[in-house]
Amino acid sequence: MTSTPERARRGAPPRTAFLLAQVGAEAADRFAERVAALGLTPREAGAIRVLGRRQGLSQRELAEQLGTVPSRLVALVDELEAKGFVVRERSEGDRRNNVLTLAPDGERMLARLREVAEAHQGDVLSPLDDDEQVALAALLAKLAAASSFPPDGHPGFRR
Amino acid sequence: MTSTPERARRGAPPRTAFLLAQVGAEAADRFAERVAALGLTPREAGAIRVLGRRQGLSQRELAEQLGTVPSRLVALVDELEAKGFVVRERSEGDRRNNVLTLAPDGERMLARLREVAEAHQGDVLSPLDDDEQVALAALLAKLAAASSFPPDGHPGFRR
DNA sequence: TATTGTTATACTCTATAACTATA
DNA sequence: TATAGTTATAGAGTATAACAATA
Repeated sequence: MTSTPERARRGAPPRTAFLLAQVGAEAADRFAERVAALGLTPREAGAIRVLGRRQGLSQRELAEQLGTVPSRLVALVDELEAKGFVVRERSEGDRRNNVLTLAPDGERMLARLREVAEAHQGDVLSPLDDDEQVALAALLAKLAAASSFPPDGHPGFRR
Repeated sequence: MTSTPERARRGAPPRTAFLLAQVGAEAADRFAERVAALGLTPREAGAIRVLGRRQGLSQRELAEQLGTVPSRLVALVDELEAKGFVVRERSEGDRRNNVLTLAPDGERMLARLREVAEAHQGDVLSPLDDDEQVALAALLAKLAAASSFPPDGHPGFRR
């Protein structure tokens, strides 16, 4: 009877889930560093990203997209407005709502964020050759599809 | 001249590094939930894990292993001692040092943590078949080898 | 009455640096 | 004087709930 090493023969080795969290956190940290060099917190970067894709969101809607609570958005939008990246206006239709849009400087910052994200990815994945990178992307996509999290929520945008 | 989609043909698709951080954070969150069900914070779980492997550490050494600062360990060890998982004694050789060891309950908790980690991994990797799990493990190991972080530091042990 | 944004409050974490006791 | 552990303090970040304006 083969008893002891039976389970070890199939599936991933023991610490794989741990490694996944560790490598993911490391990637998030390094992205945060790059973003900080642009004078942004990860959360601010996330807000700009979301607004770049869906202009005119209310604060409530943006909070939902970012996976945070509306009251936390006040200071965040204050900051982004002060830096000239975001415009906050009262909605004409429903004057309780704020309409959030990217200012021209915000559009420019979004473009730089895209460059930074690309450089960051090249850096993070550089230990892998092209085939391995494609394989990793496919595996992660499969895991992400099974898991349900907010589209632009968690990762490096938490701190 | 093929100009535009040239870069897209090799390497990972655009949001792979982002996905890595996202999936990794999700895994860490789910592990934290399981650990909380045992009445532990991720940090406490990390401390028990480290002490299980290297008994007799001083608080300074444990702090280094966990990637934190010594002053933060005081409350952590207080808590683990109160729960009966860790024993804190003055060192005979150098009476400035504390010698940290796992109490019997700590050993039992460590065994439960190992079970929880195994169940967690099975859960996290369940969307993948066995071959895919092995492939992912290899890719992550390659990334981890290239990156340098503390052995038991970061991942879910931050909060 | 319900909802949006805002503010206020209290609470948790954390870092930093004093402090003590040993060496 | 230097080091391990501890304690104190102050700061950042957060959640929660109260609040004002609008619907």
